[in-house]
Formats: sequence, structure tokens, C-alpha cells
Amino acid sequence: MTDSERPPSSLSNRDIADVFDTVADMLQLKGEIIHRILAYRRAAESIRELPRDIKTVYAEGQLESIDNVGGTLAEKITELLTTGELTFLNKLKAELPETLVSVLRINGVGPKKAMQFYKELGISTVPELEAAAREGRLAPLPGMGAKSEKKIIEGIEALSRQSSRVRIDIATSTAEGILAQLLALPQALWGNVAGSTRRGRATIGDLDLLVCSRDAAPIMDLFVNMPNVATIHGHGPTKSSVELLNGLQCDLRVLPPENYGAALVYFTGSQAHNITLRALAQEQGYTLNEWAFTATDGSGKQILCEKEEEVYQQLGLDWIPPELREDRGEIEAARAHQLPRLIEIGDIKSDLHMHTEWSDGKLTVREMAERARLRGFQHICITDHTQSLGIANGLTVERLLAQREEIRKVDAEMSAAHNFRVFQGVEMEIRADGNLDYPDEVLAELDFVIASLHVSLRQERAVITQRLLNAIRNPHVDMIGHPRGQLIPDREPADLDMDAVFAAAKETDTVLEINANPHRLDLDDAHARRAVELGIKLAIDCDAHAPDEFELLRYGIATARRGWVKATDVINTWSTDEFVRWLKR
DNA sequence: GCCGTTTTCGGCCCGACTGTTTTCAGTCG
Repeated sequence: MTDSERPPSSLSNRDIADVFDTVADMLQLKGEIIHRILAYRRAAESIRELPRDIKTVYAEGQLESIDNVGGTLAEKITELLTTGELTFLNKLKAELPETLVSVLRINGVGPKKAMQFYKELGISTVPELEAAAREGRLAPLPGMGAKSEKKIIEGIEALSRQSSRVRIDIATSTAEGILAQLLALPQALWGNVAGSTRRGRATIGDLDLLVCSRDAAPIMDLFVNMPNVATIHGHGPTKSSVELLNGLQCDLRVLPPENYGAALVYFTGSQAHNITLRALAQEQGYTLNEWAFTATDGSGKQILCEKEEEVYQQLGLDWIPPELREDRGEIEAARAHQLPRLIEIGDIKSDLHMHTEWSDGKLTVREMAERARLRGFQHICITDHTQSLGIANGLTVERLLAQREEIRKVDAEMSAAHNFRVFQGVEMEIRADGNLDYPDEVLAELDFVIASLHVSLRQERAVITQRLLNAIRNPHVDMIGHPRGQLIPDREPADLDMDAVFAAAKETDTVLEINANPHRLDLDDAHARRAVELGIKLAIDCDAHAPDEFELLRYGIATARRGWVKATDVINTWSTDEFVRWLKR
């Protein structure tokens, strides 16, 4: 094969982002100035979260329209996409072993120490470093000592049992549980879960907790002595840090009321959001840190903020909901008083996707409906799996008709007694061969039809995209369930041409789901935002299979809010009358 | 290496904690 015949690289957004992160690691080892390193990291982050395939952006000649990508990095992306290689990275690898970047993953080892171990002892892998530490060869090095050596061994041990990022539901329940313990102390005035958990990200790297108090010591002491603490990384008067038994790192800050607002902004992040806020403060003659605004004119004048709102107000901004704090335009919108009125959990009046014991759910139709009513919903769609999904006991047409009788009966009773409606839908399989699981005449008799991909999710892009487009274009299909098929944290989304999916959904008025189950959160925030920009309708559903799973709605709402979704974009905010009118369109 | 309501050059966050120091460097978030 000649160069000109070589197929275009199949690198994904994530692959490109990973290359840039590796470049950043290598540059850091070399002692490059931090800002050049951060440029690579910021570009990697932007590419990783880009809601479009970078190959499409490249084909359109729009690489430089990606945030934090300028001329130089656009050229490097072009080289990666056309050749699959990056000369610059190859050059770096010739200077330093690439394996050295793995040493940076160890807590307590940064670029300076990694290079010291490499130069003095020839260490370039984690196992080599572990051996050296256990043999006591690190302690005699300048700036090292017995404690540092021990810390490195512990860091390596922690590395092996550390899961990467955890799902938001695990992070949320862990963080809220710890916070409740701390707030039970009489010294604690109030507190917050901060960090990416507060911003509602789908996965969380570590937990950040803030507690307001004038007497930190007893709170810190309780924190580091909790029974679920595996290791204490730090224990100071304002900051403590522990590793929990489940592998999560958890940081606690304790602050007095007058500093709390600035601290909550600071520790909620994101880092990119904070950097932009600090730049705004600079323009006004102040520095902003986790304690306060401080005048830069040398007067030492400080502005203290007990509440977050005061921090934003001082900067001339409307208060920004945590879910938007990613430096994706929210600061400009807040300055112009044009932040969207984001959807709230109280806006949701229905759930359109749930399973009963007719397929793989745990409850009967009536039990599900009763729980939904008590949860405060006004109507629901029962949407069991269809026949080809045998593993989930999918409904044959015959069983579908039997189920209809039961649903109609429950609907009639609950409609009369509580003005609560129960509709019959299905979550229909989009089969591997692209065909739908029921014929049109069966679909026509259903109130609401979801079509979903569950099988053969690794088909190549053209094939799997066409499967989804077939479903979207069927006139009886109302909604696509969990469109991209990702499972957090284990399964990557299917390789779908989302531009084509969005175009078809828009054209056919097909709803796309934000599945609120924390394993899915699909559409994700970035795709939800793009869908809304394109005028596509969304639904937020719990996909409940068991009791209490309507409680998962909070995670779907968080994802939607991160995607700048308003109540008017989401069909679950409609009254039953509006929903019925739309079904008859 | 990116970016621009003062800028196409000169910024780009900085404070807490630890361990090895004897006044500070490295790491982290």
C-alpha cells in the first residue's frame, strides 16, 4: 500500500485527546513552561468533550473553531488524522522513555522527582520505582528521606486498587453520607458537597466537601477518623484529605462564614471556570482566591463573601448554576443577564420509559403506576422490552396485547380516582440487521414507541448509524432511548454519526432521550446541548426497573442542566393534555 | 501554545500541606 492509498486514520476524539495528554506529560517531565503544557491539556479536554466527530470538523476545515485549538494544534490534529502519527510526540519519545509518564500517576511523584529517579537511578517504570523504594535506594537521594520513600510505596499500592472515576450516584451517596456525619457535630454550622459532584458530572474523580465552622479541629478529627477511611493523606487546620476504603479520595475544607462564599465557588470549580472568574477579578483590580477578593493596589483591602451570589455579584455576573460552570460560555451569558432558566426536577410531570414484570422489571403495572403517582407524576408510559430481546423477556405481539388489557384497566381506575394516566408504550429493539422488532401495524396501535439499540453496538459507523436512522424515520417511532448506548464507566458509546442522527431527529420530530440512569446518562451533556441548539425535543426518563428508581431522575436533570436544557425543551414537562395532543400529531 | 471589552505580545491562579529543610521545594487541586 502506498502512502496515497493509505486509508484515513480511524482515530477518535478520545484518541487525539489522549495523544495531547501524553505530549503534556512528556513536556512536563522535560520541565517545559507550565503554560505550554496547559495548552495541550486544555485542548485535550475540549476535544474529549466535543459533541461532534473531530474527523467531520477536520473535513469542514474548522479545526481552529474548537476551543483551545489554534494553528499549531490544528496542524498536529491534521497530521494525526492523515498519518496516524505525530512527529512531535515521536521526537519526545526519542528523548525520554514514554513509560516515565506512568510514574507521574503515583500520588506524591511529580515531574521533578520522576526525572530525578530516572537520571540518578535509571528508573522509568512503576515496578522499577517500587523495587527501588522497597530496597531503600530512594531515601538517600537529595530532597528525599525515609518518609518520602514510604509515601511512594503507599502511592504505588493505592494506584493498583484505585478505580479511575466513579459514577455520580456512588459519589453523591458517599459524599452526602460523610457530610451528614460532619454536620451532626455542634461545631459545624452548614456545609456543601462541592467539586464535580456538585456540578453534576457523569463521573467523579474525587470528592470535595466544605463545612462552615469557627472551630475546625473537631470536624477535621472526626473526618480523618471515620471508619471508612483507608489512608490519611493530609490533616491540617483548614484542609484534610483522605482515601476512603472504596478507593475514592475525599478532601475536606473547613472555613469560617465570612470566607465561605468564595471558598464554595473555588471548590465547586471547574478549574477553567475559576480561571476565567479570576481574570475578571483582575480587571476590576482584585485577586480572587478561595478566601476573598483582595485589592491589587497594595492597600490590602478585602471583600469577603459569605454567599456565592455575592462573589458573582461583585464580578458583575448573575449567579451561575453549578452545572454550567465549565467555561463554556456561561460567564459571558451571566454578564449579559442571559443565562437560560435551566430545567429543574420540579418541572418534570411524567416518566415515559419504564419496565414491569412483563419483561425485566420487578414490579407490576399497577405497582409501578402507583409509585409514579406518589412520586408526583401525572402520567407514565409503560415501555417493556420487545420480543427479540430474549434476555429481558421481551414481549411477543401476543403478550403485548395481553399487557394492553392490564394497562387499560389500571389506566381507567387511576384516571377516574386520581386523574393519573397510564399509557402503553414499548421499548422496541432495533435489531442488528437494522429491522425493527414489530411490524408497522402493531406499532400503530401503541400510545408511545421508543426505539433503542441494545445489541451489536460495535458495528462500524455507517452500519450502526443507518440502523438508528431507520428507526428515527419510521413514522410510528416517537423517541430514541439512550441513543448512544454507552455504559458508565465500562462501555464506550457506539460509533454513531451524531450529526446525521440529529438531522433526522429534527426532520421527523423524533424525541431523543436523556436516560437518567447513572449507568447511562445518555445523551450526555454536550450532545444534549447540541440537540437543544438544533431545536430537537428531549425527554428525561428514569428507565426504572425496580422500586425507588424514580429517584434517579436527579442525575438526568443534572445532565440536562449541564447541557443548558430548559424546561421548554423537554416533553416530560408537558401536562397530560399536551402530551396526548402531541401523540395524535 | 492559546488568546484578546487595555492586548497580535505578554499573560497564563495560587494557597495548603508535607517532608526535608534551617527558609524552602515539590506536589496537589
